[in-house]
Amino acid sequence: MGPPAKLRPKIRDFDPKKFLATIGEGRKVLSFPKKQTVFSQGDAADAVFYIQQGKVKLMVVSNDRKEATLGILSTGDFFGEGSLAGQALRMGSATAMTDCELLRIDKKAMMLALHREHTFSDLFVAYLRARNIRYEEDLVDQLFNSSEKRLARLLLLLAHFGKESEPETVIPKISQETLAEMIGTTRSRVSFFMNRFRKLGFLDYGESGLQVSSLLNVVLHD
Amino acid sequence: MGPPAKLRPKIRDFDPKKFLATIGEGRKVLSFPKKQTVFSQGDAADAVFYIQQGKVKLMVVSNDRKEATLGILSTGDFFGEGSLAGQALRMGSATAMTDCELLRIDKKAMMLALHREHTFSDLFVAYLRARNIRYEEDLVDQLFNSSEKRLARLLLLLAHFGKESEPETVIPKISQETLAEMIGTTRSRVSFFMNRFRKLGFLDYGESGLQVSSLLNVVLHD
DNA sequence: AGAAATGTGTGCGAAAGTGAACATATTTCG
DNA sequence: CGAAATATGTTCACTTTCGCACACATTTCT
Repeated sequence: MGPPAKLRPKIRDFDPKKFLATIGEGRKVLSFPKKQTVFSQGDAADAVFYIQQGKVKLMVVSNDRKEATLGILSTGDFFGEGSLAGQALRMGSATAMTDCELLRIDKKAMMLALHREHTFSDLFVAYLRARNIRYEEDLVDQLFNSSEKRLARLLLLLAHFGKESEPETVIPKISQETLAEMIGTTRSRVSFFMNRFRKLGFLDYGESGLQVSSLLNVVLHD
Repeated sequence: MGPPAKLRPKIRDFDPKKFLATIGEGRKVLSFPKKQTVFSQGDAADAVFYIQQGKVKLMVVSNDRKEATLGILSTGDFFGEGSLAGQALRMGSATAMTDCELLRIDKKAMMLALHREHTFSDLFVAYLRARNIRYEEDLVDQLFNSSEKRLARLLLLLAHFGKESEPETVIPKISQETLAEMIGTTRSRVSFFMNRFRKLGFLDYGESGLQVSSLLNVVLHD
């Protein structure tokens, strides 16, 4: 990538306790087993979710049945905020990728809390901005790069998922299908590039999952 | 498009007066002649801008010198909000497409106002959400659609630029080059599709600019 | 006006990406 | 354990898109 290419910012230092305190009623902790749907495209959008534990996949389906994955969110992320901006219906679906513990906040309660609590509002604004930046970068990525580079970038981002440290293990089990949906290409293409990366030593199909080498950056810079 | 395809939301009912009132110092009204740069990629990001009058184009340059246009904003829009989320440098550039009157707000003053004024904060959150939705849709569009469909969608969006009404005239003079940069393809491709649309009667190169027929929608729905 | 800079219409070979098919692996589960 | 369901590696004909080239039109400037 380049100037716009940065790791996706995240608001992980968001304090759930302070958060809980500001919301009086209208909140509820929910558990979702792996693979369960949190909400579906077309559902009424009357709540926001906050991930206390686990990973959630956001996706949309096109009219011709193709699927795209907009992102994989984890602990500390919000999703479903569309409801706050007047969206009456869900534009996409959300499913639990792992067992999850989610905080469900009614739209109304959320709006009230945002209006009432300065600190909370500040944090939420920061969160929205971070998401914005991420989308902006994803968009730039799509506009500029080939699918090979997009895959490389995605793998690098996933490798640093949550952590800031050295070459780390990618989330165990994200299917090539999902990867393909995230960068807008076909699975066969993903398979092809993954193997190329592996042959070049940028990737390692280890025991504990996929090891991403920071050498993969080479692919991005031509 | 489909479920995710909606017109880009906008916060036009945002009240500049209330806005001005909440920001004490740290704001300044600036005039920019057409084509002038407001800020460049790499500049220090220490302020947010609000468009009081005119149109502004946001763009980024890749390391291999290619350009992409992230959006065209107009009266009532904010830009440069990256500075609020800890971005020290501008990720892209902003240039005036028409003579503009912009309100420049220091990062610090903006943060204070957001923290202090509930109403302002609420409006800004709404604005950020709207932007988010737009980016999300653009991203979905890139992931799903061919360049022909992306062009059709863009033209339709531009046609409704600001208005909610009937088939309208597209902004006079947006070059094919810019259109190409917005949907991530080449100018020749844009030219090709534009003529195809025109032959099909979906487009009209009128006097006052480009007339977009709502018939263009059929291109989207296959 | 007339030169220079920009923008547009078109064609074409090369490159990238698609989509479907098929043969293995691997995982999930009764 | 094995059958069924999933996931992965690989091939290949077919499309789409890119990149570039060049002629012509329009706008901008001196």
